[in-house]
Amino acid sequence: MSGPRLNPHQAEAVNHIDGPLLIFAGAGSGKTRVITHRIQYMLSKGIASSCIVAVSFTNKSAREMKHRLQKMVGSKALRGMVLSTFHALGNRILQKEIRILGYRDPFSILDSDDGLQLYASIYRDLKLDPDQVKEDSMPFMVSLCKNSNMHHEDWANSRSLPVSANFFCDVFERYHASLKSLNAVDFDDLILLPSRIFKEHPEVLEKYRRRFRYFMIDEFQDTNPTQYELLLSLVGDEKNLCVVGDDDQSIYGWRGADVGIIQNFQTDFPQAKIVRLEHNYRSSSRILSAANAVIANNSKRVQKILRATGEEGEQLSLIMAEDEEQEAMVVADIIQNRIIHAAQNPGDFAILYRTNFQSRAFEQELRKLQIPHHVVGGYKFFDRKEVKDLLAYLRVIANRSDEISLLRILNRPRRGIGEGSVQKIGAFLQNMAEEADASGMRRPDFFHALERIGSTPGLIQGIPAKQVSAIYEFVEFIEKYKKEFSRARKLAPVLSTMIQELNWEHEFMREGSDENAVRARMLNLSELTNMLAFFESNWEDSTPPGLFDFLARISLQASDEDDDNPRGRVQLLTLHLSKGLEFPTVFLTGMMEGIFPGERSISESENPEAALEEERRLCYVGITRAMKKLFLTASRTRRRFGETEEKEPSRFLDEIPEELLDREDHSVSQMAERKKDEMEEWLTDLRNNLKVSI
DNA sequence: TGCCACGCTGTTTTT
DNA sequence: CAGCGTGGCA
Ligand SMILES: Nc1ncnc2c1ncn2[C@@H]1O[C@H](COP(=O)(O)OP(=O)(O)OP(=O)(O)O)[C@@H](O)[C@H]1O
Repeated sequence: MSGPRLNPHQAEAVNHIDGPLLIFAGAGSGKTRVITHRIQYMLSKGIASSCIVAVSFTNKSAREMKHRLQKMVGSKALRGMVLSTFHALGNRILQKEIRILGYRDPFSILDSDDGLQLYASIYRDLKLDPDQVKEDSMPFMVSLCKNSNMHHEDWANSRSLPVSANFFCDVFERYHASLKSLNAVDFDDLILLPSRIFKEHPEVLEKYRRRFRYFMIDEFQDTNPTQYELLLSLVGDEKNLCVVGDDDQSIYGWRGADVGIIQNFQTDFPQAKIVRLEHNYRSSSRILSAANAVIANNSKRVQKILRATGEEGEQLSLIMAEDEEQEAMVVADIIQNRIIHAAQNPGDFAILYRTNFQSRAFEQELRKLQIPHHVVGGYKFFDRKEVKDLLAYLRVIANRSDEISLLRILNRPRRGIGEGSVQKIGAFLQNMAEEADASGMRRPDFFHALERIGSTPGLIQGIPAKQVSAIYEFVEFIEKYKKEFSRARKLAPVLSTMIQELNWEHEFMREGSDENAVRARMLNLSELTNMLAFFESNWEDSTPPGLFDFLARISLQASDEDDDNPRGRVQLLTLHLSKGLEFPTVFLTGMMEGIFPGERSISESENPEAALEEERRLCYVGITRAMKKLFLTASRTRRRFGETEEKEPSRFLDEIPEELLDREDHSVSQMAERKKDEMEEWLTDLRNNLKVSI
């Protein structure tokens, strides 16, 4: 077979397609290459693409895998293959099968913000302060629980929680009842519910087992027990399961990933073939030595060999700056220099950091020097209010039981249905619900109440005729666009008309934004329309996409238009998102205690030792992204909430052997030091001279 | 209903 | 510090 080489161990793994297979190896040893070649090999053996499932953990790495494969076999050969994240796979199954659990068809996927709202309303029902939700870290715990594949009562009783086990279970149950009544699921349900369906309805599972025959999981060290359960049920007795991973790169323990799953794979599958890859093909030997030295400080590791194959390469550079702004300036300068003088492309650089907000300074400086760049993930487009509002419209149109979205848009743009009216409608709904319960009918939801009130003027006193007609018009509006969207051949033009009809522009002006802001916000709305158009034109399925498909795509954060030309831009991303990727030149930034390792990840962990080791693995991941050149940068101070804080250099820097490092200090205090040194030198010279002359 | 001013809050990491 | 939301006032 043509294409790039494989070493004998890789080839062995590629050719082993039946039965369980574990590829256990360090960073940059060609694990992902095995997966892509294995798929290529399977296709060449006549295995249908629709039988193959290749799963990864982040959208970025799933996309990367897809790109590599497209280059090898072309897009056409990949048709029907599942090449996605676990969550996207779960969503795909749920989309077809969720009815069996008593949900209605287009369900909503709640994002974490909506989830918070839901908890808040539960707390209000319990006569508790809704602000307490976050303090109790309820969403986080519930998620952790759902990722553990344990019954929630057992889970709650098996650990110490910030709240009592009873209270946790109460909220847990109410939360899920609410979700169900909204006809909505949360992220974890995308994994959990398919698993439940398979357990309760073997005939459905059978269908999927016949369809999916070969499984490959990249970054398997980050699997959580619930995902593993889903995987095990799908894999069935054929056990054509290939998992690939590296315990040293397990960085999602905090959200329930269990590295024990990969460590015990051999126990679960005694007949598994094990392949170890011991050559690193990615990084220069200096970079690899640094990585190995850092990770050697961890205690809980599985023995593993990783030898360099590349050149010794440049020294690593350690750069100290005064503050984050200067840190960013130095980085941007270096990039500019290397683009101009070393003929490197912007896309050859990655700037990695621990937390999203750190991207800000770098964005600013790169913009100043007009260096094309792209921030991966982070808070952005979909968090904007106007975008959320518009999406809420689409959600209600797709799933009118989505009360959270409904309440969001009921009075946006303003139609005179304020808080007071909502209360009254709520009370009315309560009555309707009791009647329905008494007569054994389906429980009405908020939208039903609106329909009733809107079509029967005078039904409730206290809601004046003007508001009744506003409610009527709102209901009509939703129904009209529901029809339009389901009838239209293309969705994007409908959305465009809808935006116009809602007259957002007027609303934005009323909200007091100046002309530029209004234009920017309108632009965001049309950007969403563009995304929808793009989404439609890239749709590969035979049945055309519906609103639901678009919404699901957005919820999964998997929109793929943001990587339109990643090659031409400097990539800014968190260390977590960098896993599985590689770049010729990498900047590991913010290397200060408190930032990295992150203060809270350790202080808020129930096992600080383990948390620190996870941070260190994150550092190992960061270092091993670099192929040719690694810069480590830090600053002496950092502004936080307007205050300047002093920061110590990260302990991870001390773990890198000194002889691999070139140090460069740009900080003011260092400059001052140097000046002082020079002054003293000058003084002693002067004294000596004086002595001589005397 | 509309405008401004004050004051509060925010920084893990992802799907 | 900055961005947002609330609330007071006209
Ligand atoms: N046999 C080989 N010969 C030469 N280069 C190889 C070989 N196998 C892989 N590579 C190259 O090495 C680099 C790392 O490979 P790959 O991304 O598959 O590693 P990985 O083990 O998945 O890394 P990570 O654990 O960091 O995700 C890639 O640039 C790949 O093209």
